Amino acid sequence: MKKVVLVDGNNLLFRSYFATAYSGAIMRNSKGFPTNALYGFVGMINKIIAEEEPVYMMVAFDIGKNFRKEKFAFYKEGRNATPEDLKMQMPMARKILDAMGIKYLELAPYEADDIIGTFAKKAESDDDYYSLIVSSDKDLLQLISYETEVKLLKQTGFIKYNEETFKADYGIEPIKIIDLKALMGDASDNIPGVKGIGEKTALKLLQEYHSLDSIYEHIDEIKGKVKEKLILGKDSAYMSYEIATIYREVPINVDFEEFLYKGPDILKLKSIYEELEFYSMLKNIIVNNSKTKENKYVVLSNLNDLVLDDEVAFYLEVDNINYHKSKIVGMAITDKNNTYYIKEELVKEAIKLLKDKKVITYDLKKSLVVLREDINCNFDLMIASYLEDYDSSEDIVKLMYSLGEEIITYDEFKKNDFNDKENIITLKSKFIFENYKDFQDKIINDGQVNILNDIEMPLIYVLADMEINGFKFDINPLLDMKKEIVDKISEISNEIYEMSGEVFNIASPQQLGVVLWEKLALGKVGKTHRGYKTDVKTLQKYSDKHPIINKVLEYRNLTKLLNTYIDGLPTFVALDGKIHTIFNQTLTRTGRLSSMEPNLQNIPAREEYGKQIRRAFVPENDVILSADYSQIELRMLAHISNAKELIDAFNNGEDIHTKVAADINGVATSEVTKHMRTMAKAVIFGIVYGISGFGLGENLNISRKEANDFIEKYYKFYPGVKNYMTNIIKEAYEKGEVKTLFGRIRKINELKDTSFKIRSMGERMALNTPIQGSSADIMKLAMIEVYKQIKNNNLESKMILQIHDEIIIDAKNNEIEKLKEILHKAMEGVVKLNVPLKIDINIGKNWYDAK
DNA sequence: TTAATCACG
DNA sequence: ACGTACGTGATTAAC
Repeated sequence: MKKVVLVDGNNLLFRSYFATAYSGAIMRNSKGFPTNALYGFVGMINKIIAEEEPVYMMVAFDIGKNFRKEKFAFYKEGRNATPEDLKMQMPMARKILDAMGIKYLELAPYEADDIIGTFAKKAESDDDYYSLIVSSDKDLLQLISYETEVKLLKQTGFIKYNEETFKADYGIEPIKIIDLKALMGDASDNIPGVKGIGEKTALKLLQEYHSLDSIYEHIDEIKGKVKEKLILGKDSAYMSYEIATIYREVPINVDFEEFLYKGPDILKLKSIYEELEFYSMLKNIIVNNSKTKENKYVVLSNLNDLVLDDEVAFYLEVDNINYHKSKIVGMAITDKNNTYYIKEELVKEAIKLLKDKKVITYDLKKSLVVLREDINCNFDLMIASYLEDYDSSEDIVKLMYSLGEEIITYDEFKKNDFNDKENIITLKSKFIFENYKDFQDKIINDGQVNILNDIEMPLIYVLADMEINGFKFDINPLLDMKKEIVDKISEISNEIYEMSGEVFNIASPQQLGVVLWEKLALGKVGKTHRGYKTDVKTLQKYSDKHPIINKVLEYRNLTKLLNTYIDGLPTFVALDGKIHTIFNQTLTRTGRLSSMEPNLQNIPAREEYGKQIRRAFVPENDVILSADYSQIELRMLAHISNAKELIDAFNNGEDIHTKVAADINGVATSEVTKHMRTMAKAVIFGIVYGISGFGLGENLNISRKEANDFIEKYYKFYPGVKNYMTNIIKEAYEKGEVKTLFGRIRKINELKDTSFKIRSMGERMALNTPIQGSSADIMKLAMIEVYKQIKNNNLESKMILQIHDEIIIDAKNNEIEKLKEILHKAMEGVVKLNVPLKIDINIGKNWYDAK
């Protein structure tokens, strides 16, 4: 059977428009023509094609008069008129489909739903075809049948429903969506339904009586208010039924062969995208357009010919994203007069010639690590674009695209063996030179100069050195553990197979889900969109139902340790016996660092057994020294919120969790039990993350009401915190962004979203970011100072790792006292807050012992 | 390539 | 009624 993909075109256009229109300033091309709906529309169509690989495809639109509206004047009444900016984009959507080689249909007085319904019906009656409907409109779910699926688009992602999965989810037949609508109505279409009956009641009724008719036939069996409401709303229900029913006899002669998807007319599509200025879309159809741009440069064979102005930009290209194991491809230098291409063998010498100039680049840290030369750099465009909320974490090509420059992606460039490298690399260096001033202005205008010049720029050198230093790794302490784990895994696997009565892949959540929740029927759990949930929390809930659950948890635990750490880490050990991570300085939305290849910021620490992994991290000097901030985020909360009670507690050196536990339980600190403290700790952390009673309840395994009580009590004792939360969220809504203590900005577009869920997420970000971000800023400043002091004191000890609130130093024994002095002074004195900053220092012969 | 899971602060 | 705690990266299975 051949697949016919039926797309609700109107739905896609409206969805794209309103997804981005909230801010008032919608996306337009340089001529002022609105393009936001089309941009999303094209993205979704492309995605549908990529994901579904349709053989036949049809996009349906609404047009002209509407027969439902003719008959029922109230239908879709109260809706705002379609915005002019959206209307203007509609004809272009049709043009784009033409260029894409996709057929579309519209026919008054029918709606897109009716056309789709008619097509699906035709496919059902024809043995050669079956349909997949794409929309975010739940109305279309009524069309699901043995030959018709619906891909229901969600905020992010989608759910694909067929007959079975629909029934499993809703507990009713797909066609009963009509009966459901008849009962509950539909606010967005102004379908009344039965007044006072919502989704929950409607579903319950339908699960029991199966249809609207049957509900009214058995009306005497129904009790109370619901019965009254049903009787009162009977006419309304049947009228709603009629409106909600998709009409499947639209008078069109359906011949699927006319809707064969043949693919786009590249030239036509390209000219449309150019007109709309859809540069990222263009890149997908441009195979290699970089050559077409005029680009003048000089290829140097002798550095004596390199005559430079005082202000220069350079860009270094290497052949691997992981620059610890890369080779130089080439470099380019641009000044106001020329762009020079520097061949690989001349790069190191050339960089020395930039010494006394104002130097600009993109990704200075990469160049520092690769070249091992001291580069005095004035401005790193990668950092600046990060601070300005551009997507610059991967490479310069993304930034160039976002500013409308067409160039080959790094992946493609590499795949082509860096063919045409002089041209490509010089384009990049030229781009840096031509654009950096704009970013400099932006940084000045929004007050992030200090963040750039006093934090991020100096930090680049610190991080480069840490990456170059690396962490010495010795696998030997792990060998016994490995043997033990391997044996244990095979033992547990066998036990699991025996208990379940079959051999299956325990690591497959899908297979595991079937075994636990179907075959053994150990519990009723939620679903992911591939199968049953099998995450730790779900499993733990049913751990007393059957011993297999704890075995599975143990299996997970051990395979994680083995695969990710014991077997995973040694693959990163370089020839010098050390692991050199890469710190990503331009990725997180709060200003934290992240670490990759490998991630050294998530080595096991919480559980004793996993923690043993840390024995493999050993000093190159004498000992490992760890200096970590004590509760920096909570201190930050106390400072920012100015909550007097918290500030006092910190100033008095009290244990903050115990103090809070005493307050919310109404007992003296001496009477606080371990349990009370644990609860309080969860509440405190929850506050920092933007808690809900539900979330805290889940987390502590207590009822929502109890959780809410805790939160209320906390607010009562710490009104400053509550105040802070209210104010920061209000401010975030007004400004669309929040700031850290040091002025780092995070834009929060989520607050402008039309969806409650997304906005709530935005509110939590707004309240967490100043706390997490200011702490990150403090740590960065401290690192810069510690680095400086280690240098000034000519110490051989090296800073080698940062884990958000902790610095790891590979230390010399005879330097420990000096280091302690430096660390206390630098880390605790980096900024004056309303509360003291405090660090703890631990030393050991390996990372495990440094605790 | 994406989703699910689980490691960290 | 909504939908349910912030920020990350690596591995594996499944698409």
